[in-house]
Amino acid sequence: MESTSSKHAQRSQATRAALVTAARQLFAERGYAGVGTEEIVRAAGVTRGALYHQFRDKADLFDAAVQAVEAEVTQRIATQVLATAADPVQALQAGARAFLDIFAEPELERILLLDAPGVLGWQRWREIGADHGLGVITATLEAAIAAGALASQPVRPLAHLLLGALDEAALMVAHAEDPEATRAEMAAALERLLEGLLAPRGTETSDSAP
Amino acid sequence: MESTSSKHAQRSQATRAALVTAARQLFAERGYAGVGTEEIVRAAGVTRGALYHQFRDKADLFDAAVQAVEAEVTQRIATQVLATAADPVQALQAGARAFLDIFAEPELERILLLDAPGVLGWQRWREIGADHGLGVITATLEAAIAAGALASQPVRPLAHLLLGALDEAALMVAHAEDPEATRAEMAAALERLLEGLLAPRGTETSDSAP
DNA sequence: GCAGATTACGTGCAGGCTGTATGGACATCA
DNA sequence: TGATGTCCATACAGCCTGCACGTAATCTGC
Repeated sequence: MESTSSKHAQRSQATRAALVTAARQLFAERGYAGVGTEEIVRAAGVTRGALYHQFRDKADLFDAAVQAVEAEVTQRIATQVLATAADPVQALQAGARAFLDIFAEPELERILLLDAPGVLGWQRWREIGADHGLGVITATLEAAIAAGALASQPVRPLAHLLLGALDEAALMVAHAEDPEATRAEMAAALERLLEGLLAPRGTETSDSAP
Repeated sequence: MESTSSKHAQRSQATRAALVTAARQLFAERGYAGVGTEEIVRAAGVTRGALYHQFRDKADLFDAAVQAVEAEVTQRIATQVLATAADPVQALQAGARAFLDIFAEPELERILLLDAPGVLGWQRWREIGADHGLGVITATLEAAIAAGALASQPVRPLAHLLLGALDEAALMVAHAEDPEATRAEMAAALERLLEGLLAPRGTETSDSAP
């Protein structure tokens, strides 16, 4: 019985979806503090009563919007990378480039990189990311280690470092006067960083027991 | 003396300082949105009238607080690094460790890394950082290139990537269940990242212990 | 050293925004 | 069919920010 959708549940889900869609749009355009709940519900075609019935508070709605955007971004990156992923190393390089491409839209940057940490807190922010962007990076790094392209090492710390670098790179591109040139610059710098990391230093660590 | 400091200017500076000090403390403790102007002026021993005379709005006061904290952090890192800086490479490594040490205080993390980007916007945030943390990294990287320890390349992109990685590392340490262990983990990962970057390709890297 | 101008600050007010309490409409179930 | 719970609309209270206006202290020109 996939989705028992009683009429109540159906209606609930519809208004939830309408609210999240409207919130996504508006928060992305003008930031969390820049848009009030009244405007959101008007755009969604419901009232504030519905909002506070479906969500604990404004931040809870923002949380749902962030999840939706994260999921879509990860989806887009994954497909874009899978198209050119021969081996884990190329996947990392392609992933970095796709990341910069996608965050060219300044709306994503606003909601995911600028407001989310402050509104949701870092813990919750990365908790959401763990199911999406951070998870993809971690998996790819593990694949690279398994393939012998990367020295065996703890992947979680490295994944976070790379994600931090990627976030900053995306923000630079998004705010650059010449986004095209900056994107190329950042991609080159990222490539150098990854190359230094991936270069097997004389020894091929084939495998190690976990 | 050089500063004629009329009584007006003197008094202005005093209230400004009192406001910035109080704001720093409170914003660091409970975040930008979590503390109102009334509480700040009470802690500073002035009234809201004084605040809005000295600063354009609440965000402007926050800006001043961020500047103060940034300056102090950079100062602390600089002295801590200069104590052990033999060459640019060691300066980078020492700087990274000092960064993690100092951001162990969760209050710095709150005001500088979580709230600042959202409240001030990324442009203004990095504009402040350019005079402090980002500037130090850039200078050190240029020194490393001049010393031949790093391949000649654009430093600004690389400096941003490293700062992004450092910020994320600091946030991880600040929120870890076991900060000591996490700090060691992140320091190790950062060291690997820097080593791969600094190793000039072509010269055999003298062995590094597995 | 005094009158007017400027600076620094105190206070009351209006507008907006969030969260909650209350009531009604509709679906589900006995 | 009546009872009950879900979903939602609306009115209200509280808080907070920014501004207008008033006041006292300081500076300037004579």
